[in-house]
Amino acid sequence: MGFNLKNKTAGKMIPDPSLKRLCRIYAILDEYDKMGEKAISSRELGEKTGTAPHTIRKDISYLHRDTRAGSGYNVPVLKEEIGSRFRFHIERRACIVGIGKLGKVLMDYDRLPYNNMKIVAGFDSSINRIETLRTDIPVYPANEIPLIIKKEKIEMAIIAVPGPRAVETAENLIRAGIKGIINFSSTVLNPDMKSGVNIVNIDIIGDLRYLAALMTASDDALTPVSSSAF
Amino acid sequence: MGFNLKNKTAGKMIPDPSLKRLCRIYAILDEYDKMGEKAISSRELGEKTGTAPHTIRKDISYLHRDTRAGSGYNVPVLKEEIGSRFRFHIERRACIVGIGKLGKVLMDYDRLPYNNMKIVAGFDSSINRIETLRTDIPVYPANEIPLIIKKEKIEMAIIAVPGPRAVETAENLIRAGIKGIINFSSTVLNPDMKSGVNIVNIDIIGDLRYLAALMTASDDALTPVSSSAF
DNA sequence: GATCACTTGTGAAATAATTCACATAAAAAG
DNA sequence: CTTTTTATGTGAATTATTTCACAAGTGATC
Repeated sequence: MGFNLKNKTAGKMIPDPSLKRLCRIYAILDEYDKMGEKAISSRELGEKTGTAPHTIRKDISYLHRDTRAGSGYNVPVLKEEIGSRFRFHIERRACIVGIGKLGKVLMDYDRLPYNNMKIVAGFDSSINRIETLRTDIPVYPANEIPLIIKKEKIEMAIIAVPGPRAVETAENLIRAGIKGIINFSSTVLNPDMKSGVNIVNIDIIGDLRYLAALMTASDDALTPVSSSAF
Repeated sequence: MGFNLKNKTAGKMIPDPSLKRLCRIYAILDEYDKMGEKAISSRELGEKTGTAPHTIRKDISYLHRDTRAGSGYNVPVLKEEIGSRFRFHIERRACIVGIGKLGKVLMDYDRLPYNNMKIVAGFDSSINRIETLRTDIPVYPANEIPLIIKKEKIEMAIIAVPGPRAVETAENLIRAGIKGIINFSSTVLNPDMKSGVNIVNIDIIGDLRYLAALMTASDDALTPVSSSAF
């Protein structure tokens, strides 16, 4: 499946793998932009992302920009084009559910605000834990999720609860009107087609096991293989 | 690319997406096994992993097991078959490079030992930080990477250093003989074909941006899309 | 300005992955 | 014992993604 545009504004469809790569490309453009680099080629982008230059060009071609071919891409221009296409410049108000070790790390993670995610609330089911927390961001008991989500106009949630709590947490968030979820728990959440909520699962243990499986292949003198969890 | 078996023991090749899903399937089998469940169907596995049952069956078929069709999968048997195929039962000695906030969380993460990853060393470039750390696992200065990797027979590394340090860190680890890397830094590491080292990149910011891009599609009443970062 | 060494953009071809469809097997129900 | 329901396993068809090949544009050099 892909990024299927239904209105007539800009007709085509971006395949999912291309969309993911465009997000990576954006990060590299941002880096180059900060370094003051004015231009970058598909070859360089390919090296930085671990992708063939053909593929990079194809990905960028889905944006249907009008450029003069010949020299490389103009860094600030392309960055702005990707950014405005996917609205990377608008601030997304977010919350973190589950203020354990990982939740706490994410709460102070300065790259979230840098990427226009403003964490405005935390939630935890343990009252004891909330009382001992010292954070800049207010932390509420889990039963206040519906109230605070609405009051604070929160549209994204980061789930960092233990696996067995993930499904109920997600249902609760979706009922409260959340529009996007990033799930760090060990339980895979599959998006309910009817809800229209976008879910991205990050499965760290799964990725570790995937690495172990790849290494097994190498152990046996099988062909090792380029791979990325992204 | 896939999991290309070159010896003649068991001829076929497992596509990369199937391999990733098999790792997830293993986690679910483990969960069911602990709950005492004896059987599971492709439909149930599909629901738990967010995949169509067809796909689950196809994935499992790559293992070329001999089973009688008709009833579901035998949980402990299938778990053992996947586990021994990919050697999930052998202990992998691992280290963490970069003992910042995330590195520290991963160091005490009890699900790593549960999944047969034994963290036996940490490395950090800041001597000050090392002196103030109180951990059960020894932490060494980064310049001792080659020595300790060999002495402790470490085969996997978790990179949790800042983006700009990731490439040199990886090169250093690979020179020291590491066989697998899981990279949490913001810089994508692409596996050097000649080295034979397996690398899995976990790009949390990229995944967040990917979610934002999907949400943009929904904002516009475009078709939202099932997706997973795994 | 002409030539050379670059570059991008993109239909078309090739490859890869998913889904289908159905033969086959097991267990449950009648 | 026979029928019905519910499974798996897997070639074949379909769909999705990547790669190729090349036309066309750019800027540097002579």
